[in-house]
Amino acid sequence: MTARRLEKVEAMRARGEEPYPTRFERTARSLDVHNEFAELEAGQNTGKDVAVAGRVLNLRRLGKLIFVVLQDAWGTIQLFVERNTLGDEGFEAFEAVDAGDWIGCRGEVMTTRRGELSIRISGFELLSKALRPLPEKWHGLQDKERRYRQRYLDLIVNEDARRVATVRAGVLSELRRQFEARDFLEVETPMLQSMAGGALARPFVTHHNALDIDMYLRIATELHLKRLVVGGFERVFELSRVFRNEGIDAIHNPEFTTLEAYQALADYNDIMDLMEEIIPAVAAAATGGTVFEYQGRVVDLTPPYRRVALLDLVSEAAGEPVGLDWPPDRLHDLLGRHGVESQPGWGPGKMITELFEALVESSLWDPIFVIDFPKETSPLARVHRRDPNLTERFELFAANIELANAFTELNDPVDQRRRFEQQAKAKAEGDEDAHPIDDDYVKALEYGLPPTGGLGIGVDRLVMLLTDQATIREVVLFPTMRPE
RNA sequence: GGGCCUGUAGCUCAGUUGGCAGAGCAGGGGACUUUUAAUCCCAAGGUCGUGAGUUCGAUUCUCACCGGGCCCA
Repeated sequence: MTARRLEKVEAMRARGEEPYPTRFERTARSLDVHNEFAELEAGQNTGKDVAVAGRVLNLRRLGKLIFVVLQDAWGTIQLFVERNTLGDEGFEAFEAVDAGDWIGCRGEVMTTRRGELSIRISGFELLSKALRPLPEKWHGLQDKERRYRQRYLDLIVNEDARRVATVRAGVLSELRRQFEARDFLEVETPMLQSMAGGALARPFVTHHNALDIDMYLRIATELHLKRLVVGGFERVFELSRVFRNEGIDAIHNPEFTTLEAYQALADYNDIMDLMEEIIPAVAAAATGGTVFEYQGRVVDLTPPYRRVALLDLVSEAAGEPVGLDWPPDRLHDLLGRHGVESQPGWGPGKMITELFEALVESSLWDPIFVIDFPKETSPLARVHRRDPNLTERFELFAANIELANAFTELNDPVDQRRRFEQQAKAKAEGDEDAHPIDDDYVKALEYGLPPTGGLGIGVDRLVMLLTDQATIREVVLFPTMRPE
């Protein structure tokens, strides 16, 4: 099939025609035509000429008449290709057009007998010859592997793929609008770092030749953003990609998008209030409202959201009041009873966090702020103002999805250094996810980080929720794949 | 990392209890000036993911490998 189309290209060149010209003067997009002539009845001629352009999706040839579905970025419009209008020469040239080709056409806006808005073309030119055939017109492209590897094909033939990518763009745009409206400054911090901090995760390692040092792709934007708050930018955010060298599954891609924001003089309660404003606004921009379906179940993101302590949720699920002051053996037994295998080196905080993930997370459908996480697993969060074993941290869940993680930031440099040292100890004992000691970050805190509330949103997961997709691969245009 | 499923025509999918490989769409030829997945007629289209094993014979059974999907850790 490719060979046959290559022959058409060569035949055109032999006639002195260019199968890949440089530009086309379009006067109307498909959407414009539909908007302007929405009310037109069947069998009308408007006398109005337009020039449209796009990809030929489908041709229905009826002898001296051809109906063509032309797709541009804003929709589709039907071409009415008539021998009488186009002339014998033009019509015969049109018969070389294949599904998949890009063409530009001029003609009169009209409606067919059945009322389909169309362009009766009086002239056309090939804009780009497609050498490969399109996937099946009715079922589209189903094979998931090819949909991900060749997303361009998915986008051509699967409307839902276009919808998800478009909604994603709307989510990014609305997030920016929301933070900018509150005087947050969008900044860019290093992706390539000599130390990967700000989260508990394994980084990708690379090498800088000129400096002859190993470098890491960032696993979070947190530490640099807080350095900027030290620098006096009281409200900053970064909406960008981070990288974690971990497995790939329905909710994990090695590169993913986060929005981190930091607000001076605020604590985690203020950040919860902020989330209750921003999440509904973004949902409304994406779905038209705050109530919608996710995987067959209704989600209602209308604020306010419940705010419940993690220990209370775990206690409720365990059927008894669980505390961080329990002896390790007792916690270990509790985990065992609930089928969680605890590992040596896990302290009470880690065990209770694991229990939360095993028993509670999957039941969190309505939006909820889970608050007050153990200090042990939150090395960058400020200790709770009323309980030295907890931190002022929350995670926002909805529809079983963790959407955000936030805390009152730890701004005491002495405490921060102590926490880093505890992490270093864990790392020495084999915890590969433990946080490295970042001396420069502690130094920055020593110059004074004001009281600050910080926030991280998992943008891919938010898009999954708002586009009703079950896997992250559906909301990332080019998900990470093993090379073919 | 473990379990299950999967890879057949350009695409979407059947199928072979182990014996010449099937359809629809796309593509080719023909008819058709009002289609909407157009319709009708004709012809063509295959290294059945790769490699080994069992067998008279493997696309089918077994194993390994290469991809992919789902679930679990």
